[in-house]
Amino acid sequence: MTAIAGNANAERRAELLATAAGVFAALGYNATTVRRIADEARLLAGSLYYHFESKESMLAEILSAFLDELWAGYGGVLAAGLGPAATIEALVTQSFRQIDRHGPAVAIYQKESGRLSAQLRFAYLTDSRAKFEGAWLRTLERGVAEQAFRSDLDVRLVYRFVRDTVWVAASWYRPGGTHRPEEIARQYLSMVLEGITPRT
Amino acid sequence: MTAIAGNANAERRAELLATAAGVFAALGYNATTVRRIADEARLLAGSLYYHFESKESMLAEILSAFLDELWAGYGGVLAAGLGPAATIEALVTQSFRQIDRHGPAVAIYQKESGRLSAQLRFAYLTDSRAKFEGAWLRTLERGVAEQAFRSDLDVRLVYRFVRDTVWVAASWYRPGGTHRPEEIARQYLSMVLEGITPRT
Amino acid sequence: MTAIAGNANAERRAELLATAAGVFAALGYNATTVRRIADEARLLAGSLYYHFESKESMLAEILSAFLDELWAGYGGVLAAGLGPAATIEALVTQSFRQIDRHGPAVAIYQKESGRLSAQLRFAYLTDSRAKFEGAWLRTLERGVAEQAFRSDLDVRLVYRFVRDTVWVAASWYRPGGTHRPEEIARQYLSMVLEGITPRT
Amino acid sequence: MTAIAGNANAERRAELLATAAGVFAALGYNATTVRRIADEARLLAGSLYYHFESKESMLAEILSAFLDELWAGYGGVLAAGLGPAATIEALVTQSFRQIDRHGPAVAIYQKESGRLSAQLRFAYLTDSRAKFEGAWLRTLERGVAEQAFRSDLDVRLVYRFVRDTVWVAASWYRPGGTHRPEEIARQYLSMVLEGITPRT
DNA sequence: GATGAATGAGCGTTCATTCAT
DNA sequence: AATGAATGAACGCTCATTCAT
Repeated sequence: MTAIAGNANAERRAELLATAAGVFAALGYNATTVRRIADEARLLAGSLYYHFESKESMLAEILSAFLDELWAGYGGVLAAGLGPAATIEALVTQSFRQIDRHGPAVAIYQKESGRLSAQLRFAYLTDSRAKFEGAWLRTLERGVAEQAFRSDLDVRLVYRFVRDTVWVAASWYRPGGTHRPEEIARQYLSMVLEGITPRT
Repeated sequence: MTAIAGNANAERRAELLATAAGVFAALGYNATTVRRIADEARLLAGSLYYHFESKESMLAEILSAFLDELWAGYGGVLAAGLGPAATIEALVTQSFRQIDRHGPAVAIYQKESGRLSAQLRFAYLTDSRAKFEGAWLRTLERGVAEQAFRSDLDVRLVYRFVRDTVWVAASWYRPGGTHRPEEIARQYLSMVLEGITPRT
Repeated sequence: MTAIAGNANAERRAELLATAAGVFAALGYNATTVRRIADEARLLAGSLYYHFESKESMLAEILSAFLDELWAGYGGVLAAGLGPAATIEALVTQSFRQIDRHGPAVAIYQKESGRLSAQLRFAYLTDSRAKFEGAWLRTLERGVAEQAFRSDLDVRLVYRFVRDTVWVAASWYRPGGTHRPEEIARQYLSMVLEGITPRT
Repeated sequence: MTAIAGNANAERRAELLATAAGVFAALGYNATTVRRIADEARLLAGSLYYHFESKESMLAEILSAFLDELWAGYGGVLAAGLGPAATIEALVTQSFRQIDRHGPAVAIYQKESGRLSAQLRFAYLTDSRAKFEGAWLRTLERGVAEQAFRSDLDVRLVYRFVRDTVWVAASWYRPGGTHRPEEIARQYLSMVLEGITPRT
């Protein structure tokens, strides 16, 4: 197989995965039939199995591709040695960029990861979640220690609050809308950091 | 059928609906089989159809019962004529109480309402959402006008932010845990109103 | 569930298994569709799954029921302490009785056991084969030692020869034909023991 | 296409058929996928259709090639004008030679011919069987008339007995094992003709 | 001669639902 | 009120086959 053929192959897979991701996000994984994905991609259901092993393996590939990119971004942020507030700003901004680029994958992750992470094949979801939680909690705790953040709040509660607040945005965010992801990130951060009542 | 029999009937329905809600919340509506609900309720799948018309009608009843209670609470708050900040505090506290009492229903609502609201039979979900949005937006706008809230934030974004933040808590909240719903509401409100960086 | 209901259940299973065995024997396991079995049994394909876990579990049940009965018969023979020739006569007669009573199961066993015995779930096929081989070889060897059988023949070859000769009869034997199983056994035994050329 | 190309073509076909026969024999015709044959032959499934019309036509070609060779051998024996016992010895020896040379084809024939012979395209299987049965029955009857064989046995039963005994050996015979086909034939014949009990 | 991508029919199986008892 | 057996539609998937390249 030549490099060009290899690319053609990879491109077709990517195309089909994008279609599948869209349908999974819109209808939910379980409610999505393989025929529906095929309809959307303009081929027959059986033909998908030339490219993928199973419906589940499409899901797995969508989620792991998303998480790989996500962690590539997070890795850079965490390695940069920023202060707690700047780290959180950067992580949130990264997250909104991912929502912008991988909207369907994020939505799928939100809806399905709870159920999936019990399965061995999706163990990386649990790993990722743990890594994510660790990074956030360490950053928040450091921020409390350095008095960048309030000490009267339950850190785990803050973590959940910010985490959910960010990711759930995937359920309404549409790329190409009024706000660019960076602007949304800025407003979210402003709310989280400053609150919605004016500082006198 | 006598009133007493009617009550017994109503109680049995409620019991079965509670069971169903638990399973729907845990597994997702689509991934839940009617047989699984029946197993959990210790009867056979076919027997559920003596009590309910269909699987979907169980879902509908669970969601509308939840929304009825929710609006009973919200109605009192909105009719009380409180100021913007107090209104928001009361609404959020109400919401956490609903999560505490109707956890499964809230979780189902979160996961499924997006898909369901397209169906005629679930039109009340869309209505409720619109009413909810209206109440919040009016309150926030009044707050901005009265300078109780910052004017430099996009009000619709704030609305989504607070809405998501509250409801998504249903996905991790477990009744009987460390924090009572009122305490969680207090911390959430403190974050939303004051932010997580200290006010000097 | 009452004993009667239990029996009704067991009877229905047995009926359906008999139907399935007939189709498996006629078409081969792989070439048999579950719809074909259902047609023959006058119900819909899906309904079979109320009674059985899978197509394969029908096969497993057919084969193990057959082997259980077979070994019940063989057990009696081997425990009877007969001489080598009488033991072989009794085993062969038993085998033809099984062919008479469980014709389809025997035919299925012949055609499919080779492939199936590689699967863990069908390990009992291998066990049974080994037990069968052991019993035959011991009997033949004892016969040679006691000069009831010729010593110039390869015992393993004789074993295969007789084994195959008996079981393969399932492929043409039809219950209710001209010959009763005992008569066929008698003629087979006469050939194997005496040969087809006259003893002067 | 030149004669040389034609030969190359024929050789490739023969190669592919040998591969296919091996897989058919090992897994059964129905359980064999065209892709599995292609894997074994190191090309892609679709490419087989350059050489053959269909999976079934491969099977047909394997079986008819086998039967052609078989009858070439049998024809010589039957035309030689031997006595009944010598004829049977020669036929059995021929059969074991075929098993040695065309093991997979014989095994396929054993397992599949019953089902196939109902199809028009495989009518030659029925013809061959009839021819085979005729030759054997005539030989046996002549033998009984000439007192070379016992007259107290059912001739059709003897026919089935010897036929099955011989062909079923294909299911365990492996070329290159301890016994050469002629030695196996000798022992088989000795059993069939003389029996396994010693002649005093 | 062979590949890669697709087709389309059919398979084993699941599951919401029905209904006589 | 509940059971047990069945229905029928749909699902994920397999596979022989086709065909442009």
